[in-house]
Parts: sequence; C-alpha cells; structure tokens
Amino acid sequence: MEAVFAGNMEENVKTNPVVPPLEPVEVEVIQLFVQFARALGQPRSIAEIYGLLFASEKPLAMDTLIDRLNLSKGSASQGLKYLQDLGAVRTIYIAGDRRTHYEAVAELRKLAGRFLRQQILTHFEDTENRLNRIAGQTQKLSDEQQRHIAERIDLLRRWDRTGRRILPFVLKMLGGD
Amino acid sequence: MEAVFAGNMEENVKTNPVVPPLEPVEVEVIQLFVQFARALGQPRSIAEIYGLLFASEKPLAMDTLIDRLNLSKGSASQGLKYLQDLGAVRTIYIAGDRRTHYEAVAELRKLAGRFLRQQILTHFEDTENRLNRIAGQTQKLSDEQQRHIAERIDLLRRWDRTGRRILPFVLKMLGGD
DNA sequence: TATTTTGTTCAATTATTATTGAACAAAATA
DNA sequence: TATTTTGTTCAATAATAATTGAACAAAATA
Repeated sequence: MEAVFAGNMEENVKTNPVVPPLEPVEVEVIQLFVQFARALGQPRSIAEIYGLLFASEKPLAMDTLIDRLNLSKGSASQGLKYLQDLGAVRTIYIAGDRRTHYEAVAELRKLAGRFLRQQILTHFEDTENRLNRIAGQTQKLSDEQQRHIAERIDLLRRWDRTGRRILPFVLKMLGGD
Repeated sequence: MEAVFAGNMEENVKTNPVVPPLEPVEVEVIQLFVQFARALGQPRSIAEIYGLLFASEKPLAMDTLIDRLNLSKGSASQGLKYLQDLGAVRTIYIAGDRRTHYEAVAELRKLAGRFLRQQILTHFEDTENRLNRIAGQTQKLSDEQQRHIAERIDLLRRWDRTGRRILPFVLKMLGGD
C-alpha cells in the first residue's frame, strides 16, 4: 500500500486527503434525489449513489463512491447492482484502470419507465387472476352480499384496465428528456 | 357487560362468537389491497382496514374492524384517521348507534388523485426553489464542472416541468370510475 | 506462486417504521 | 353522580428494512 502523501495538511483532518469531500452543490443535488427517493420509498444510500453520479461530470468507480459518500462496500455494491438492473446507471470502461466505472443514465423516459414497470406493472399482472379467483368464492354469502361483491369485482376490473391504459400514456408524455 | 351467549359452540373456540370471522372472499379482497399498498409503501394495517370496508356492503364501526381484523385500538383509530384525511373513507351516521361508521370511498379519481397529490406533488413543490439555490453555489468548481452542473440543473428543471404536466393528465384519464 | 486489487455475498447489526396497549377524555346512559 | 361507551394519544415494543463488515472469490500484478 502506498504511503499517504503529505500535502493538504490544513483540511481533511480525519478523512483520506486523496478523496475530495463533497462540494456544497453536490450535497444539494444528492439531497434532492434523497428526498425524492424517500417519497418513492427507495433507500437513501441508493439515492445518494445516483445523486453523486448525476452531479459528476465523469464516471466514478465504486471506491470513489464509498469514500466520498461514506458508504460501506456492501451498500455500494448492492446499490450499484440495483441501479444497474433498473437501468439508472451504466458501466463505462476506462482504459488503464481495471475498476468498473459508472455513470448516471439521465433519460427520464428510461428511468421513470423502468421504475413504473418494476414497481407498479408487476402488481397489475396477477390482478386479473386474483379477481377471477375471488369471483369464484362467493357461495357462502347472502344474495345481497354476493351482488355487492360482484359489483366490487367489476369495479376493480375497471380500475385495473384504467391503470393499464394510463401507463403507456405516461411513458409517451415523458418523451425525450 | 353482557354475558356471551351459548350458541355456535362448535366453531369460534377462541374468538368472540358475536364477531363473524373473515370470509374467504373478504380475505382475498383484503390481500389484494395489502399487496398493492405494499407496492406503494403503505402500512399493512391501513390496507386491511380499507380492504374490509371496500368488501363490506354496509358501513362498519371501529369495533368491528378491530375484532374482525385483530387490530389494536390504536392502529384502528390512526388508520381510520389517515384514510379519512386521504379521503379514502367517509363517515356515515347510523340512527340509534352512537359509534361512528365508516365506508370506503370507491372512486378511483378521488383516491388516486389525492394519493398522488399527497405523495408526489408535495415534493415537486419546493424543487424549483432548491434548483435555484443549487444554481447559485457553483463558484468553487472548475469551469468544466460548472458547465456540467448547469446542464444538469437545466435537465432537472425540464423533468420537473414534465412531471407537473403529467399529473393533471393522469387525473383526467382516471375519469369517472 | 504469492500478493494486491476489485468486487460480491450474506449473516449480524443498526435504524426506521408500524403496532400495541395503557392512560386519558368526552359524551351518553344508568 | 357514577358508570359505560366510544374514541384519541403517545411512549414502549415489535416487526421490517437498510446498512455494515467480514469472509470469500476471481483476476491482475509482482
């Protein structure tokens, strides 16, 4: 391991001086993604990773994310995997460096599209089966209740169809950003 | 307190025999809402309450929800409050019964509309301020980085505007279900 | 071949969120 | 007035989710 060299003595008392601390701008951008992720129920660490990559001009390696965001190896590795599966991050090859580098995919349509699919569409998928199954379990109920449940199931079927119709529309509106 | 009466000896060994256990249909409907709520990051107990009210033909009092769903008083009270604030549940007055009764609001536009507003729109609100603040913090950066951050901020502004445009559109598509 | 670099995996820990239930209050009833 | 019913609040607890870090592996380098 190489000795840490002796410049930069004033600042960076506790942190490795080779790694520049986050700039105020970077902090702000990250915060923006963190609070948005919160609204969507996504973990903070993932938003931090995406945020820093989004703010960064050049692709970053996992090390850098770990050092600058104070993440554990585990979080960084898992977070990057998650973002990559989601298509929110892509890997970049950099000659002469064997570390994988990552950059943020900043196309809203791709991002939001995949997120909606993963988060919502999945759950629409088996709704139809479920509803059919429910429809076949009303024997024990009174006639009045059977009628009511039948109405409810119809309603849920309409909701399901409406939801499915909306998604592609939203995708189209996300356009080419 | 009234003595529990002596019919229904076979079943209901442990549970209060006055309270009918959940029918299979009810269980299924509740499960549907529970798994959807999960996708949206909402607590299970709230989905259970809404689910049972949705399946029920007549309005239910808090007691009934507590007994049939095995909830604590606290959960029931808080859950109903949350649902009422969201507009997902309305109160019904029933003559000769001083308990408040609740029924599910089953209009998709109201439900989804309020949920989206509460969950998403709130977070769009201060984005503009945030972005302006960020834009005024780029002094310390290199020219190249400043240019890049400026581009990113522009992009975020476009995303913000796109998001705002989409919401009313979605609401319109939710139509009159 | 031995060592270092780069990264993954997953059990253990920590942090966060949901749920409970006891204490309390307000209104109705005895 | 005393008691019961109906409901709220909130500190304590339980359940869930996120994060850590140690153990491991594969590939590059010495």
